[in-house]
Amino acid sequence: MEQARKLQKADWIKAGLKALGTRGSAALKADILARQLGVSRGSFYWHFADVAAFHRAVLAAWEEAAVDRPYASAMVKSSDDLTTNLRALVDRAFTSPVELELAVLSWGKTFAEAAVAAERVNARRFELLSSMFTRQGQDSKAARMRAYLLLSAYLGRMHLGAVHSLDDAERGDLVALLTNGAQEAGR
Amino acid sequence: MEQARKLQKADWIKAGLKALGTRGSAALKADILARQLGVSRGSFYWHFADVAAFHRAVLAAWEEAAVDRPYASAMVKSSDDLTTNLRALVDRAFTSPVELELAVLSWGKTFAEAAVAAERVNARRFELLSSMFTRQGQDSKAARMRAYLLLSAYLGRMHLGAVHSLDDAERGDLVALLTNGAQEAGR
DNA sequence: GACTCTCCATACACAGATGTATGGTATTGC
DNA sequence: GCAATACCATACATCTGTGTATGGAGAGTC
Repeated sequence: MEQARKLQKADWIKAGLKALGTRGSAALKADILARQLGVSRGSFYWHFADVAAFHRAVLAAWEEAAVDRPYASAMVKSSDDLTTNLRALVDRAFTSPVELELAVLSWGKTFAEAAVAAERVNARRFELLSSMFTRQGQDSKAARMRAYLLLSAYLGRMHLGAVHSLDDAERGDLVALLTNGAQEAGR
Repeated sequence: MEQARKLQKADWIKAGLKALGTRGSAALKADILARQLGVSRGSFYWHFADVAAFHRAVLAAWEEAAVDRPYASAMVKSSDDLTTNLRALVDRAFTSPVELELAVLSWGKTFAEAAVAAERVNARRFELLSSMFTRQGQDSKAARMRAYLLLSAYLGRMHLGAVHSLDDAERGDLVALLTNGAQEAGR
């Protein structure tokens, strides 16, 4: 009975995130999205004061989805071995979409709040990974270098996806490479 | 006597590359660049048939500067030790600007030729780094994983520059980490 | 010193996108 | 069953950017 349900704010944001991932921040226009959703811009300007407000809403939705959700689940099962936890985190990260990262990063060139949000997201990821490596036995300097490296490898997917992508065995080698030199006695 | 020299095609392309790096591909408009250069759009349309032609020219200039120049100089001095060569390449790469990478990659969302060029550039970099690691003694699989990792670390600068950047010591640790396990007997 | 070639300004028509004003329809609460 | 609320269409003014047409200034050539 609700086959042609009216749109809500969340529907516009969802469409915005989709457009952001596939066509970049230039696609976040009321005109384009309205046609895409099959409505007029009257709907857009009912839900949002202007495009800037819409942009802020889309950005906030991205930030929530980019960090809070996946990394919260990563913290839960910090059980026994940190290496296996890291391996699980890497497997999950390397098999999930990454297009939005690029769009938000480059969005920062024309929308300052996007640059701030992207930096905040990556800072949180960096601190989390650094602490994992220190708890694993690395000293602070080595842990930060490895966190940088692992996070870069994750983000590198959007640059190198078409050139080379790490398969399951390579991801295992990667984790082994990053966790060696600090737990010879622990194995 | 040539204080107010007239513009040439190369001047527009140079301004285009600068705008691309600082404000993204959205800044590559005849209107904006003309105001920025202190001339009218009449000049633009004398040098270029349309904006698409200008975009292609800017992209070609980027590709030439991104690969042909730095990597050609890297191949020249492939002298004795590959580890020291790699270290020199890493030092040079990690102390040169990287903003254009992001701009070109995200440009690919709205300009297909940019995506093709970016992939071609990264493919060439990847093959070059892979061959360096294989010549250093790594097997093919490990070499490709390390090439992916190193290239990602380079590209990661534009994402993580504000969060963390690798100093001289960390770059040394990075090269050591990537080249170990294959030359214990060689040292 | 006319001629050509290079570079640029101005003016126009047009397309795409924003924001506002106003009215309309459908649904929900009472 | 009616009024309020939520959602959307239409029309208008405005702004930004494109592309074209036309003419003009300046330097070099013969």
